Parts: sequence; structure tokens; C-alpha cells
Amino acid sequence: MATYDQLKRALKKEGLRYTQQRQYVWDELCATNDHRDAEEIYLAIHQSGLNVSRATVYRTIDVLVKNKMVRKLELGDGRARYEHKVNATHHDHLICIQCGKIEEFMDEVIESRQDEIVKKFGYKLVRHIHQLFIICSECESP
Amino acid sequence: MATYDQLKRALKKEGLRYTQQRQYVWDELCATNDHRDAEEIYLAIHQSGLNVSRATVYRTIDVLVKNKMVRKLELGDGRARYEHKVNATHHDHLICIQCGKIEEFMDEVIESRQDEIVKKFGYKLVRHIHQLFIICSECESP
DNA sequence: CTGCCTGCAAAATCTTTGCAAAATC
DNA sequence: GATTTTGCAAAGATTTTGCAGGCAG
Repeated sequence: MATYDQLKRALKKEGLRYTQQRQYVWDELCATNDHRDAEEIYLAIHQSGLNVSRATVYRTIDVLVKNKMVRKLELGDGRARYEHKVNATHHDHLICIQCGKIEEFMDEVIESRQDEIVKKFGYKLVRHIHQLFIICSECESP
Repeated sequence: MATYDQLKRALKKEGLRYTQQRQYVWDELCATNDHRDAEEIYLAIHQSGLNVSRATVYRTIDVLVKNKMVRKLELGDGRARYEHKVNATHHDHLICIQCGKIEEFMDEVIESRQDEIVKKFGYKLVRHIHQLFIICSECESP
């Protein structure tokens, strides 16, 4: 469930006010563990009978991403997906190119290899994107 | 350098004609090993004194990507980058979030771990994106 | 009450598309 | 000579921004 304390702290830190609209966006993001785009979040809020403009959805998500409460996924199709990070551990994604389903994976070996590669270059790792585009079992043999 | 045989074969396979414009786009893509966006390709062609419209640049790149002559990179900033695949082996990318510089890496261990992960899920790996966003040494201590 | 926030619509950005003119086979 | 291609500009898609009125502190 949504933790308003975390939201309040983040907004305060950014010098922003605590508003109903911002809370609705956070509520909706926390309502599922899906990987949805901005339009889906926007529509879901409206289907709950609440009213928040697209602009506010985008603006609020930006704040949440900046404060690491929400993760932004760029799959290369021009639409960013978002997932809340409440009680979440680090993971990367498997994406079915047929049905769009997204699953999560995590591999310690890969994580440490990444660190070594970056170290060898003498660089500093900030973040990474690791996406495995697959055909899932249902799409392979329907 | 650009290999026109490969281009001719790809166009024939797609049922497309061999035109000057398509060759110019391929020439420009092969002219460097950079990771450039469509606009940069377009401008570079024009700076060579040749004339190819943006639409044709986009349309031609699509064909080249489809035929694995060019690789499309999505860095999550809304602008796709392209690199030709002449004499290229598989690699992934390190991207400096300060200066935008792109470098390449390849790690056998990571490659095989990926295969194992996908296998464990019972899926089929089609392609992957692995990008390490870093601060390069020049940007770290200028 | 003051000034930030919202909603709307317009702008911005990158890419795709429709159509008449031009080029290829 | 028929049919693809091209170039242009307009349309699309997603996201961002400017501004007048509304609401939090």
C-alpha cells in the first residue's frame, strides 16, 4: 500500500506542497505491481472517479522517480513504463516482444561483472539498464 | 567502407529499388563508427553537399536495421542512435550521462548468464539491451 | 493572503505518413 | 511507360510548458 510518510518527506525535500492530486498519483502507482505507462496511470485514476490532469500525472511521476520511489523503464518504444519501489529489491526485466508481458530477474554474477567492467574503464557506474527481450512460453506455443 | 553488394542484396530481398538516396544514407552510416541519431545522419549527408530528405533517412534506416546492417540504440532519451554493423562483433554500451560519450564492452560471462536466466524461465531470447550509464573519467575529474 | 499548484491547451520533440512530382527498372 | 521513391509538409505520439484561476499553508 502507499506510504504517505514517504511521499510527504519527498515533497518536503523538494520544497513542494502535499496535494490531493499528488497523493492520487502515488496511490495509483502503488495500487499494482504492474509496469504501466503514464496514460494507463492517468486513465486508472479517472476510472477511480478521481480527477488529475495528464500534466500533473507527468509532473508528479517525475518527482517520484527523482526520489527513487518509482522506477522508470524505457523499453525503446517511446512510452516509458513505471513501477513503484515500495518493498522492492533491485531487479532487471524480461520483456515478451509478442504480448508485452514484463517479468523480473536478478543475477549477482551479472551485477558484479558490471562493476568490474566499469572499474576497468576507470569510470563510475551510476545506473544500468538490462533488458532481455524474449518470446514467452505462452506466445511460443499458444 | 560501405559495401554496396550488401545494400543491394538487402534492398532486393525487401523488394525495394536501389536508389542514390538510399546509398547516401548507407554511405553516411558507414562513414564513422559513431553512435549518431537520425538528425545527425541527415545533417552529415547535407554537409557532404548531397540532398536526402529526413523522411528518406528514416525510411532507409528502418530497412537497414531490419536487415541487421545497422543497429538501433535506444538510450531512453527519445532519440534513437544508430551504428553500422560492418565488421562489427557483438557488444553492449557504456554511456556517460554527462558528456554523452558512448563506449563499447563485451563480457562472455554476462552473455552466458543471460542465456541461462532465459532458459530457466523457459523462454526464448530474441535480443537484449545492456547499457551501463556512467560518469567517465574526463567528466569525473575535468 | 501569498504564492505554489492545477488544468487546459499549445508547444516541443522525434518519427511516420499522404500525396504529387520525379526517378528507377 | 508503369510503378516505386522521394520530398515536403502535415499528422502522430508522447511528453513538456505557459498561463490564468484555484487551493495549500
